[in-house]
Amino acid sequence: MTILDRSFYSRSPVTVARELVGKTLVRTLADGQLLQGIIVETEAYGGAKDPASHAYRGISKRNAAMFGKAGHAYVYFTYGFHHCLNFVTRKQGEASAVLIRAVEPTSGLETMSKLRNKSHPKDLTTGPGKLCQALAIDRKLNGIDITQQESVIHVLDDGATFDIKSTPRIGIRNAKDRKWRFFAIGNQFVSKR
DNA sequence: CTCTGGATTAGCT
DNA sequence: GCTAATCCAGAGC
Repeated sequence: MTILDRSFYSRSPVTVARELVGKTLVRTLADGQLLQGIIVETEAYGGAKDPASHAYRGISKRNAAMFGKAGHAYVYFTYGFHHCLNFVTRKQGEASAVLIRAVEPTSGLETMSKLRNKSHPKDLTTGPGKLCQALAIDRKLNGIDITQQESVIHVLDDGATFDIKSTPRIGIRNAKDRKWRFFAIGNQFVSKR
């Protein structure tokens, strides 16, 4: 069980997105409670050259975290309801990130159910907005370092491997030729479209 | 300053 | 399948 450090995140978002599938996401709440899940679906977003990326039009107040150091969180709010969790990749200023789209909950299910007001495990973390609600993630966590053991969000490698498939990203109109969505084949917690 | 639409979801038809 | 819910960054004036 090793924590993923800055060198892991300092590579291309496509590589990081593919390798994050199967890793364990750990969220530590204010009261010390641990919520955990296996990452089963991710998407890579580039910087200035990726028209689908928030960073495409340059830095702004909203996307500033993407331009920071690798291994930090980029959390944004969309559709007036939902938060999405991303991990910043590459070097500072290169603005790329990996969106966490779904996880398979493994620990703290009861608390997740309360946060989501849903009882079935498959209603908890099977989408980017749902996962943030289940793990109590909002913009207060934007920009935090995720490479430390004591970080309220961090990722562990427990050696598990999955068969992975790649497809175009969901909800994106342009750049459909880039198959930058990765997910664990056959996993029940991959978001379904 | 105002307007538009989105890296979504739930609930109803 | 369709659409309402509802915030805010970015674009255009």
